[in-house]
Amino acid sequence: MPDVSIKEVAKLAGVSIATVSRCINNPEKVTEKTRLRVREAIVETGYSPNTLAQSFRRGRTNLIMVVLPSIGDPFFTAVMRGVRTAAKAKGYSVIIEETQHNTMTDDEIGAMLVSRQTDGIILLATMSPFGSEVLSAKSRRRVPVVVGCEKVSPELADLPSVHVDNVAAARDATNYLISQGHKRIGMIYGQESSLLTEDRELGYRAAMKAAKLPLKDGWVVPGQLSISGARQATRELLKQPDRPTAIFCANDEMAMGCMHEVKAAGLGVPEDVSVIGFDDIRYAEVMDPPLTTISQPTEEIGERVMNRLCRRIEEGRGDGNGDSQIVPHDLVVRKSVGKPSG
Amino acid sequence: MPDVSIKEVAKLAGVSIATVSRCINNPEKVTEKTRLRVREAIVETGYSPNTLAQSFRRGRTNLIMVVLPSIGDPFFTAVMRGVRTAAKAKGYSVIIEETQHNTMTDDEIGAMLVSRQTDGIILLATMSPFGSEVLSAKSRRRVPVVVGCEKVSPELADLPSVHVDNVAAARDATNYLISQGHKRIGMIYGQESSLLTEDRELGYRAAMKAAKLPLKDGWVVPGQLSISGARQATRELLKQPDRPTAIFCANDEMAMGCMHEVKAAGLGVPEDVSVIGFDDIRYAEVMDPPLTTISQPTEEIGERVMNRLCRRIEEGRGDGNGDSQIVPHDLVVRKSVGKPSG
DNA sequence: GGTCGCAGGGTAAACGTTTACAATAAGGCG
DNA sequence: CGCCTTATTGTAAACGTTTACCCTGCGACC
Repeated sequence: MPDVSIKEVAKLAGVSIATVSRCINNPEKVTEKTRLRVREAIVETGYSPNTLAQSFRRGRTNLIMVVLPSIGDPFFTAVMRGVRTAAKAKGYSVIIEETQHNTMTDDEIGAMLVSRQTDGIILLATMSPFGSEVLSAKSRRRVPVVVGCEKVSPELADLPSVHVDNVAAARDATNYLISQGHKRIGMIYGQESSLLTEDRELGYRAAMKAAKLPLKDGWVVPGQLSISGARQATRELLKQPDRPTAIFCANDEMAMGCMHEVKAAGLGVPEDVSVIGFDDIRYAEVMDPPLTTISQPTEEIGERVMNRLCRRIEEGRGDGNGDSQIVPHDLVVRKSVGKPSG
Repeated sequence: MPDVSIKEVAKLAGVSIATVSRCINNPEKVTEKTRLRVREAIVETGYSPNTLAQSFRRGRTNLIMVVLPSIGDPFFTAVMRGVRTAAKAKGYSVIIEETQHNTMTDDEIGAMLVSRQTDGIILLATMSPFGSEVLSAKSRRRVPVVVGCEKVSPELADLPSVHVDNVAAARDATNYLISQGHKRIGMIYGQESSLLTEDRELGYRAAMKAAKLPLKDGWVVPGQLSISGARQATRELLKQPDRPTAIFCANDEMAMGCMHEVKAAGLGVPEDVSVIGFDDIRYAEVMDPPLTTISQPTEEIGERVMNRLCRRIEEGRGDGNGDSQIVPHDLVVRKSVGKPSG
């Protein structure tokens, strides 16, 4: 039974192909009687519509693409769960592209966007070259884009977005450390080119400044958003003459590496060094000690971002006024933060 | 510039659309002179081929689908990295579907497969109802399928696959525990319906039997492949009158939950209870203590599985003799296993 | 110089749908 | 009983490519 098309069904049912098509897409426009006859023919032939032809004809693929920094990050996979849920509900499939290490060239991304392979795009990561150059160009007029999880580069500021208030959340985290009596507070942020954690650094700096605490250069170091990067960063931090009594990590993944390295140096968490993370990934509570962190409503972000995209697609508009929705964050206190020892 | 098609290019270049098409796909069949003229017209109009039309015409989407139990699992995301690498090299995009909690009905999967939305399928998870019913039916004749990471249900035994020897690996893990002097060894496996960890349980049982060690019912419990499931399972295990001095977890994710719960019970790892995992996810080495586990060549599995699929697609064959490739596993010894205390 | 071969390029069909429009049948009302 | 409306179905065009086939013209060989 190689490849039965609508024609076979029509022939078997004794109707025209138009009627078959209508039976599938607008059943109410067809008589009960013929509908049954067609249904029968469909099952008998084992017909199912050729999605390629449908996509072609309708001009849409029901495919959306989400761009994120790393598929490995449990935070993003949690967001993705929300995206998928919403996507499935609306009949979309999801393609994931990761920008990891800038592996995608602008050309690749551009090609992906311009050729109408996907109906829309969700940006959970906006590397600067990516954002500005390609997206702001012609592509955006064709494909609806919405942004999630983070602030966007200024060029994309008019895109709709859904995210927590990263500045405020980072301030909350830092203030919590301060409230516990810490004065020497270090931070491990992401990487130079990434916007992901920039706001978190801003919030940290703001809180430190507001509390009139010192901000030494050696106290804020990049951790590449990875475990190994964070381990390296932690070693740097501990090497400082006045080493911090507390470390704010821009995400939990790095906090895992950080805590490991603190303990490897023979220091106790939180007795000697307190650690606080960001994201509340599912491993946070089984760490030793359980990680104090900022939680984000991951699934909600995913769903909302997807729903906004859907609305965009239905409106058929590529760009527009980009109001951003702020979702609430939450400080979850566990055991990795204590009073400073000295 | 809404939607420039091949026609505009042809007109501008003063040639027929066939020539334009040839310039793109078979440049050698066209004169240098016209080729240049067409190239010029292409950039001038900003033309790029409509992928939908191409897919439709050529009958292929350059999309492959991979089915896995959970996108959240770092092990699978590591495999995915290999898959993507290979896929990108061959010009494919990847759609991920997760079977998590059996959310996909057979109908959904069947629909996905039958409608030729994808050129091929990689199964990293074969839920039993999924495998047998849908795949073995007509679908398999149309879409090439290859299996990765695990054994497959008997009905699918003729599909090609790439995986470690799970039985042998589990035997190695168990034997390592035995070699350290453990006699009461528990196991946390996956879930009833999943084949993923079945072989690992088999290997465990085989090793225990070979060493003539007792196998109590209460010593092998399901952990749902999740942290919370493993925590629950660990509590069960510790409740046993003769509680195990060592626990073999069918994956690292569960080992994390297990270790946490052991410590929460006031016991030491490995002093009181040794823990060994499976997969060697990237968190294994920063756990406290660092996790002894079995490592799999994740990227290699991903790449090989993708390459096999490509070969299948090129041959245009849906099924065939399914020889399985075994890739090597490795015991990586860290700190979570010690000698039994009492 | 004529015929043959061949390269370059044009014409048009085909892929499987959807859908605007036409046609036909049926039914209601004057 | 005939005409008009409406409900249902059929006809055919269209979507943007790719490609089999044909045509034209040019060069080469006899």
